[in-house]
Amino acid sequence: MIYSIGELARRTGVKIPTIRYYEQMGLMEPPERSSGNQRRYTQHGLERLSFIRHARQLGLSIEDIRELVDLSQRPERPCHEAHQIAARHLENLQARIAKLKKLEKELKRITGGSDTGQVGACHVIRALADHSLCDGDHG
Amino acid sequence: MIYSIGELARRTGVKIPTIRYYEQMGLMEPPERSSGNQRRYTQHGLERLSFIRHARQLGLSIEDIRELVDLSQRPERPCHEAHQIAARHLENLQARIAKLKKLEKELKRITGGSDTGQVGACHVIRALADHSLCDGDHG
DNA sequence: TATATTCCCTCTAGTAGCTATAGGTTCAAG
DNA sequence: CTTGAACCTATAGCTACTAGAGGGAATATA
Repeated sequence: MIYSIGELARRTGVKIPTIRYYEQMGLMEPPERSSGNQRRYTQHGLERLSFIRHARQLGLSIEDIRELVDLSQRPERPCHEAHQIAARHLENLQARIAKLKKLEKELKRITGGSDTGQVGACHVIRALADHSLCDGDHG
Repeated sequence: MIYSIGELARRTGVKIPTIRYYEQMGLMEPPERSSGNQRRYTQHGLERLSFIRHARQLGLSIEDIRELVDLSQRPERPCHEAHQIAARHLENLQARIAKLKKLEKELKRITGGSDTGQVGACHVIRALADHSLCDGDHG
């Protein structure tokens, strides 16, 4: 099967300009072109794009994905590195979740006050103005 | 007290170019200048910057903060709007946390496999290539 | 074969929220 | 009065796209 860029977009849910962007960034390899210079992808291109999309959905950076793609093209290389990239990303993710949970806690506190009056005495605004009112260890 | 931009930066932990950026974005009001055109801030400027920093740490957008700043300058306005901004942000945050937790789960699964061999049979890479291997509802 | 519609091409610029650099001026201390 | 740190503006860069202009290519129908 041969796919146009639009077909690829439809099948993967990745938008057309994004596919071209991935090509520019070296994630997608430049495909063959039709006589009229339009991109023509094979099954291989479809699989590569699925890989990229999946990794992006998991929050991996373009740079990380480039590493993984390079690794996957050298099957003799040790798997260790791929594992490390994923593990490093998991750590980042867990740190981010922890931080967001702290923020959630403070926002809940801030929005929990009684705010029926005027801005002059607004709990939300006072809480933001005075960091000392909060638990203090975010950021 | 009068502060230079550097003093303000030191006291709030916000970098100098960032303070100027906030001025450009309309969050900080343009301060008085010295005879040699350098910014001179008052206590008011320091407080405003603390407010902004705190809100940014909570993940509020520049746009949201601009609204809050505008509100806080009109003490007769109802507090309701400020409350809504914070509440809306809390919802976003909770959605983000939920999503990241899903990703965490899948990344844990991916990195949990035995990956001592070569890339050719790497679990990490296979899992990324084949979305059908995962629980499927992320993204 | 003509035409209409849909698709595709490249290139440029815009988004958020900064950060970094270049090239020059001012302030404060000694 | 000189030195060195701090400051100024303006511009460009970062991530990961997205949108638009202005045009060519592919395809379906008449």
